[in-house]
Amino acid sequence: MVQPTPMKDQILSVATDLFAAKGFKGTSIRDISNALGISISNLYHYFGSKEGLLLAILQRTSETLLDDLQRVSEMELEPLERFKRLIETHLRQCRDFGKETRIFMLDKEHLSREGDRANRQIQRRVLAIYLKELGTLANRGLVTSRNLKVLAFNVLGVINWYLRWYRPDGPLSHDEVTEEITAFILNGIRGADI
Amino acid sequence: MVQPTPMKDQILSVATDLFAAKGFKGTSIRDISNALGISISNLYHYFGSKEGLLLAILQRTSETLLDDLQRVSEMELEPLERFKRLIETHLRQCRDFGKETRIFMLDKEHLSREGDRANRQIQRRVLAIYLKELGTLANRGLVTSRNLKVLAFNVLGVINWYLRWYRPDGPLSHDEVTEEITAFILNGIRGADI
DNA sequence: TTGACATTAGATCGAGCGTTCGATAATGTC
DNA sequence: GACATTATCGAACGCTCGATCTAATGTCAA
Repeated sequence: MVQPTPMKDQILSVATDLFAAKGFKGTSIRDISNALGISISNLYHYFGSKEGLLLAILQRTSETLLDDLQRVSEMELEPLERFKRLIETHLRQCRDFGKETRIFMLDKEHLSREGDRANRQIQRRVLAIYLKELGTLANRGLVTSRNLKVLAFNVLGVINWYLRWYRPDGPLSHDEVTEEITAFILNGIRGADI
Repeated sequence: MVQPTPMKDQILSVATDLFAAKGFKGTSIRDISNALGISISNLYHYFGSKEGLLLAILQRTSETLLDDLQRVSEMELEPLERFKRLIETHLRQCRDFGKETRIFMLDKEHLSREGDRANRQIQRRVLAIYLKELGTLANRGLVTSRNLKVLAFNVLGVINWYLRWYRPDGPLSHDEVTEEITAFILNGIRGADI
């Protein structure tokens, strides 16, 4: 006997799809309710408002997304190897939660004060993780750049850009691309004698 | 005697600010007309519709933005030096036309068929310029990566991310950051023996 | 069967949206 | 000075938005 997916999860799933495809402002609550075949009031029953829906998506995603990165950053490994794993994990997250990440990369301006704070904190925590790793690498002389913050942003730029151009139905597999991107980043931070 | 700025340009300027700040859907034509102290009908007199306004912004920007990159790519220089100049030019464009680029990075889904085509073509032309340069570098053995397309996307990721995190009022100057980013990218593409 | 409660549907609201219209004011042309 | 052209305006249109209200339905213990 299969447990039917709870309505709340169904709503979150469909809303995520629509928000990712048409944007937050571009998606009406009628769009969502129609796609699900339920009434508008039902949406309001589960999530108090349209933005409540957005916040729920943010919350649901951010937990798993950040915890995964955090876990990797706490692994006892060679710093370079750990950094590599961090990138791989992050790229996998981008693949699995691409739609959610897209929403908050594109529509962050439509969040309330509360949502905006939550969103910013997530971004800050991700940056902090990378900064810590880069600091460790720098201490071992594996990074020559002076400004670790710029370096971290560059790394995040490459990773975040991935979910803007990569198409799963294209010629390249996720693993191939991961390898290429990882190599690019590792070369980039190594700051060799150019 | 100072020539007053033509109303058309004023509208374009204010609209660019608002679209960049609040998104296309998030900005009403009333917002724009209020910010300018003119009537809504006046907007429609100059640009036939809200999307006409967006298209005008796209057109005005894309010309100067792309032509600059094109010009650099046609310079007769050492390939590595030309690539470096390309990045510098691109970053300068991001600094000067950050708002415009933001609009079409965030709101491309709201363009009509015509606008979407124009926007895609711009992206494609930018990518083509980088692919050509990377190809030249690869021919001289300066790039070891197998997949130039992924490499080009990585480069664009770093550059485009710049206009998401860089704040002119922060501690870093544009030139400092440009130097850091250029070094990162050049190291990244060199694909050394890691 | 009844009553309490959760869940649903559908009508409805005021606000805001993009857009249109007809009229007025300013400017240029002969 | 008459006339065409351009620039500007206020008022309104039809529509969609997020949100709410009311009433009906389903569920299940007592």
